[in-house]
Amino acid sequence: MKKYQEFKQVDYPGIGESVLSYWQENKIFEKSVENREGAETFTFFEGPPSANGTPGIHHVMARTLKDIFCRYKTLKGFQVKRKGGWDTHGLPVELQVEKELGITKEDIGKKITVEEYNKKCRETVMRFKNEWDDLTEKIGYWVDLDDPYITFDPKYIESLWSLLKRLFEKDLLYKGYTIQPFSPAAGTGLSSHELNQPGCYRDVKDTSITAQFKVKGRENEYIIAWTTTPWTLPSNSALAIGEKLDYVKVKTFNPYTYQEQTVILAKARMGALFNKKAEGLKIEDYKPGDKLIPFEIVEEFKGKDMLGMEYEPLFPIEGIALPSPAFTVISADYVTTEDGTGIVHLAKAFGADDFRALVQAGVPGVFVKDEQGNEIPVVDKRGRFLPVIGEYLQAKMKEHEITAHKEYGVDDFYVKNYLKEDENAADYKNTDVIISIILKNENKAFKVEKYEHSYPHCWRTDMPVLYYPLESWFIKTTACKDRLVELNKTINWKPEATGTGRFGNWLENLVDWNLSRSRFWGTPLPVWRNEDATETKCIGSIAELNEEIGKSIEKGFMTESPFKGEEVDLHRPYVDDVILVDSKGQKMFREPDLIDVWFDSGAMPYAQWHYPFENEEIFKANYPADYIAEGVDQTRGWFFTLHAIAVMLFDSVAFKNVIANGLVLDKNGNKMSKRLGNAVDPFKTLKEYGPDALRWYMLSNANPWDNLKFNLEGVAEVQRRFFGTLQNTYNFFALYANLDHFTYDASKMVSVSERPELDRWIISKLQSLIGEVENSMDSYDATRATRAIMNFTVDQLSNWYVRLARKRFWRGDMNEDKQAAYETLYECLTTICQLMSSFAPFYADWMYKNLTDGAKEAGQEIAESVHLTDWNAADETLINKDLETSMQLAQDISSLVHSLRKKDKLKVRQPLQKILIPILSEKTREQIQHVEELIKSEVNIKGVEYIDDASGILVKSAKPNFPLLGKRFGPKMKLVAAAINQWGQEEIANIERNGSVEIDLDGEKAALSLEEVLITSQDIPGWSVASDNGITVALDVTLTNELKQEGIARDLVNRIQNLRKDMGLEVQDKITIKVAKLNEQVDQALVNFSEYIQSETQALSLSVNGDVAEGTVLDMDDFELKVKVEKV
RNA sequence: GGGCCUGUAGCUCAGGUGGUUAGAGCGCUACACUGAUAAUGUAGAGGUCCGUGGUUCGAGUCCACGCAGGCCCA
Repeated sequence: MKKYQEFKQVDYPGIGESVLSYWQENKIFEKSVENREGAETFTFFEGPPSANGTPGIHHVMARTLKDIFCRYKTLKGFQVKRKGGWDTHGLPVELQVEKELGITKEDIGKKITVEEYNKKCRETVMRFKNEWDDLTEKIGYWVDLDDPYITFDPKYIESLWSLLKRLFEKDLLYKGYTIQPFSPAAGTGLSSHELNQPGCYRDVKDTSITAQFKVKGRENEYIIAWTTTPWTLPSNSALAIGEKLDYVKVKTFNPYTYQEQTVILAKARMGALFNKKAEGLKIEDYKPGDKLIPFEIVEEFKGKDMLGMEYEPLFPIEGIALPSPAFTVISADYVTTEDGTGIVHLAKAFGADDFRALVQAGVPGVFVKDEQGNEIPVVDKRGRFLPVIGEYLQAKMKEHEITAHKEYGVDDFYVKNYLKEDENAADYKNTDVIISIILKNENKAFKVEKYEHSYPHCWRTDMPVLYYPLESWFIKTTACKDRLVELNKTINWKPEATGTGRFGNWLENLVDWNLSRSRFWGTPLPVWRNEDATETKCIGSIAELNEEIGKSIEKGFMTESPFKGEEVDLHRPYVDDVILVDSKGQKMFREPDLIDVWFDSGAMPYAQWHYPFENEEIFKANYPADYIAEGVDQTRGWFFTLHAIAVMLFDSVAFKNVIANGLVLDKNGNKMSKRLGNAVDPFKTLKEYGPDALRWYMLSNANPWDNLKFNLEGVAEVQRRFFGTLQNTYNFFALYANLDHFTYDASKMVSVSERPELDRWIISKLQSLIGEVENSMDSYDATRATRAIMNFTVDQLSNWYVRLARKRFWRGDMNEDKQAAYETLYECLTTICQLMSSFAPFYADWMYKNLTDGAKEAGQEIAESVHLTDWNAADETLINKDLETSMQLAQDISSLVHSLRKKDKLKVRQPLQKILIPILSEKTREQIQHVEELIKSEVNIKGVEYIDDASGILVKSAKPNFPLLGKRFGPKMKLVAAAINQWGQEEIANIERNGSVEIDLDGEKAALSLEEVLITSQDIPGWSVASDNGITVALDVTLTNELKQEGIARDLVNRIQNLRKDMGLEVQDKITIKVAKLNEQVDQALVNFSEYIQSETQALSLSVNGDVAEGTVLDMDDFELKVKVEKV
């Protein structure tokens, strides 16, 4: 029986399948974890995917990336537990359910109960779990699928509640408001998802105003600011400028009142706000009513000079007067000079940017107090001004004698046309128009015009959306900002820029985490409040909830707890039915919000173990994570929520190393989408190429954090080039190892120091490779690791070692040299198996088994799988850099000789006398001499001659060593370079002899040392040379008769080998050769090299004057030869 | 609109701290090898380093402003 299986063709997908079932049958994954019991842990956190859609090719990328470091660390001796997980809550699930049921959110509670709805969500969310599990297994992602954490699990939710309670107790959970899209017509907030529906943004024509804000304490001086929502002007409480922008003060006239005035605006906006034709007109010449209004810059300054400037409100309304620092100029980074005036009007209640800028500047917004004393905006939820504004507008209409299509009452000032009035009606005037007229009359408007812009609309009502303050529960992340930033700096981000840039900037500009979601399927906020909101309870466990319910039952608010027994469901609607009791015996109701699903996943380090209720030991041993990986789109998602919860509650990072991987695009760089049909089906790809080439391609083609342009041809190339070459190398080994009955036995091997140079070289390279893979993987750089393995396998092992060592495998019987060759190749192959096992787990294990089965049968102890082995660290003592350099020289020199041969059309089969190599140092000579034999046989030459100074024919040239000299001479570098370039042989000899030389730089003397110039050999007079990498080679192309004859002999051998092959002879079959006489040179060649020809072709005899009737005519390029070959 | 990433040969990608002939693989062309053979090797052609300015003796590399593509957030 053969010890090493030989393969004609390799079925890569088949390897994937058979190895997978081997792993399953023998529980290899489980063993790889159990084996390391008691060892140091390496902790990995799984970012939970959602199983409500089928997995795509990008999931192969993400999951491979997660897998490889866990496998690597396992080999290195760590115990790596990997708990799988599922993300189950959230809007996409709800939308899918609604789509399938043909309902909308409004139907929930009407056509369908919340109970039924959530039941449907629960069913839907795990719909594709089987596909996911299938893919996970097929790509070899080792993760515990049998006991995953699931975010809808009551235990999971209970952990979340306990975390929320801890936040609450630290006073980090509060109710506030945030500016969100809101549809007054539908009476509901809109998610960004809803706002991104096609058709939501529509071009509409609105009245826009450039308003004039009078500068306090100055006569006729105004700051002007533009808005497309005039109805927000009564809520103005500050103006924003860009600190670095240029502003001007311009003397001009108001176009509506003709008053002389100065206005302040960004210099860059002058062209848009003043008529060019008025340029040069004199202020004095202006007469009221003139179409062209003169203007004149009277002052220029930077935005930051305006900071703190105060102005008078446009709408001096009692009851909304504000304390300072309202009505001042502040700065905001988003101010530009692309439109408007370069000065932005801010209304805290109606713009998210406005809100943020004002909060940062500590400026209050315009609000009024309701009956409870709460601050409310001046526009109500139906989209109309409160009476306090209505009265003012009504009075102003009377004052300015403004008529409209109807009589306006104090409650009639809707900010948009929510009453669906006919806008074409006679004298139709909406609130914006009325405001414009008032401002025009009061010298508060610089420009009023219709402006067409894109504005969001509610997808249900088709009416315009308002940005409006809505109540929400927040986590006060801003309170911990400094610590969040500080601890982030300890995290190793791949790529670094995502940590410092994208994530770091995000932390720097942190706002409080809005936790609320007004939805149905998700983790309920465990907060109960009494009706006047004077008492708040945050529940931290089921037990606590039951205890509180007990009090409620006592009080008679409830009859029994819905959370008894085994089957507990903490979702809506059950929690909504819970009424608790406050300290005064009043009812408390749950705040109806659900929490952000990102809190679900960010809490997984704790909730996956049901901490703090269970598993404290496991939790502590596995926290924080050593490594996590997800897409870069998770930066503000999972990466943030993990970090935030960890820092705020545990004063720790949640993860130490993180890879944020990029997107998988199609081969043209477009986003993949099922709709466009350019999405790649992972299952189909696996079936065609198998998992290993797919994984390898994804890792080696580009850094994972760059986007990957996924191209199946690339997978095929990896398969052909890397796996194919490796497989060929294995096949070569197996073929001869079987013939020679070779079995690797560590106890009986030839020690490395006894092995030939070539073996010691590849072993040195192998050790270097191990070190490189180790370094790369320790710094989470898989691309570098895979490329290093590929380079070694293809370029070093296959294309150099095997090619040069080939003869050792087929010559003669087993001897020490042969054994060394087998052992060396075997060691290389098994080591590659281990090195590649993290990336190509199936193939590596398959080949490992093919290689080791023989030894196992022979009774040696061999691991069941390469994944259960211990890492073979690099043996530094086997690394011989000198030897590696020597071999590099051999490769370079051979390449140069090939190049020369080609130039002179001399095929390699034609032996040549010698090459000449100029030698600049003894060291180089020694290094080349080491590999001289190898070069000679590789390029078929008889000898190598070295030319040194003594030869007298070596021509050298000198070049400046720029990095060294540049630092020293700087601007004079050009002179120095010119001086050195002029040097002849004498100067070079001079500096070589003395170690330094003095040069003249425009009269200044300067001494150059030897290492500051680079000396190379230029050429050899009269010879055809080639050079590269500082090595020059000359080839002696003289063909002596002797060489010609040998060439003929070699040609004949070649032709006879072909004949043998055509005749179907086996390697060991013997033949006789008869050749017809041709001419003296050829005949002589055959006679002289008869022995050589016979031994090469396994011929028992060679007669030059034989009977060649029925012989074959051989084409010998330059002549023809008739021969007859017969099997003995 | 803001933050971040990417842009180098037909394609996919390398090119520490700036240093003078910008590299590799694939593809292409030619040749060689024929005892790894449905393999393999060698050589050759192929470049506006996205653009424009700047810093510097010297820029693919540093700076500024753009352009194109992408991600996230508004």
